[in-house]
Amino acid sequence: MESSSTHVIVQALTKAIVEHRLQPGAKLAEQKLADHFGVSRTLVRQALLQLSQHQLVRLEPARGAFVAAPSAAEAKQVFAVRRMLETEMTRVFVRQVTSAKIRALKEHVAQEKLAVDSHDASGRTELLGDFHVRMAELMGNEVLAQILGQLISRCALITLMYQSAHAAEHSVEEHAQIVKALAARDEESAMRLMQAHLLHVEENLAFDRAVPSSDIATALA
Amino acid sequence: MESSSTHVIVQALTKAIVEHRLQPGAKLAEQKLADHFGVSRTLVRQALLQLSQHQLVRLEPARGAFVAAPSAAEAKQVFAVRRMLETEMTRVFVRQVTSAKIRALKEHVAQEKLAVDSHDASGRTELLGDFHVRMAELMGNEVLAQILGQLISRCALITLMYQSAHAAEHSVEEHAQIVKALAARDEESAMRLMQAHLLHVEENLAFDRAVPSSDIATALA
DNA sequence: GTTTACAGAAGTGTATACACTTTTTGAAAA
DNA sequence: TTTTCAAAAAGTGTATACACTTCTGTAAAC
Repeated sequence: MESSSTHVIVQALTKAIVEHRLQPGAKLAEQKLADHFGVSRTLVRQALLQLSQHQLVRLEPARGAFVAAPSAAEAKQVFAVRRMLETEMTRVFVRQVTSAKIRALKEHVAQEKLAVDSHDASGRTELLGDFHVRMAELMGNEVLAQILGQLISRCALITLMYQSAHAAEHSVEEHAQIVKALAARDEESAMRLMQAHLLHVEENLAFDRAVPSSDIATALA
Repeated sequence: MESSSTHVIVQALTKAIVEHRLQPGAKLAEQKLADHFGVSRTLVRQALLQLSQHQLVRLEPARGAFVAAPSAAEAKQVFAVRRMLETEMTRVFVRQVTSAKIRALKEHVAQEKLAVDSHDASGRTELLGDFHVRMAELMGNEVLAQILGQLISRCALITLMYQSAHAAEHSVEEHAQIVKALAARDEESAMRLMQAHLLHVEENLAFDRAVPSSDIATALA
């Protein structure tokens, strides 16, 4: 099992959703996607099923697939889980940190700076999220990396939905501070900085803002 | 989308795998499952795809689906993630604990005692895992509950694969102690007990033991 | 002018068909 | 007896067919 075509479709749709080229609530018609990717509906349905498990797509019985539009409540829950998971991840990271790992993270932060300077909105969001996944990967825990990766995809969607102005430069700076604490093997500081960072990201979301959505019920609620 | 038949199949297979009625490595032939559930291969494939995302089933291209046989390394990663997540979950739980929540947990522990006393092996494993999911649910964080639920399904499979004798009574006792600390709003103790509990569960697994497996390659490795 | 009813179009849900791959089987060769 | 090879069987991967549901637009009823 496991066709590679399906994986291509999942990746393409994930990227499009996370980069906001597909608006939350947008209809994902099977035949249209099938035509676009040059496959049958069978493979498109497989891809949509996977994406629904990742919570990037919502399936409605007999009505079809739509780009997910996470509620403020859901967004807060996702961030709460990230804080729980990543605070402790940071602790464990410090206890097994090496200079090579620090180098890798510093390099990543440098890339983030570039993206912010070049005003590349979607690339920026992606890189900012990848910092956290990168940490997990460097720890050699694939299970952690995979779970965190999915949480962060959801966060990318959330961030772009509820994004208030600024915040990107701020995040890069905070990442840099976290790396500094990790390099110093300062467990307490690193954990505190990570927790504060995640709180800042969440605080900067405008949950009360009108959410652009194709879904009338949501838009008028 | 999202047929209810598929969900029934996923649930039935999950239960069978987690309860070890289907051995790790066992072949899951599509047509046989389709006949058994009285549906076409289409729905069975949907279910298998979902289960592979939950890491309870492994898909091999052109060869089919097999019950997952997590390696010792993977098992350790899963436990590491659980420790990270649940330690902090415990902290947050204490900060929002109510008497109703304590009551619910106490009731659950009582059920665990019953299952242990009646020597119901699979029901026991299920209840012991559910304690942790129950905590997440009581916190009102569905995202957390869902993620933890999947981690714990994987753990059930792992536990039954690498299970060394005893341990069940021990876990019930530790759960009871955790609840006591939660009730006392003793954050530090609760977290320490939870962490210790998860370490104990992991320590009691016999990772060096020969793993019974239908898969020849794995069995001879 | 607004609402209701209904026919057609479009779209989803499941089964089935068929090509292609892997596994099994059995007979010939070593 | 063991190995090798090929044909048959079984099984997976993808496309397609068709039933059934939802959506859309138009015309009749109020």
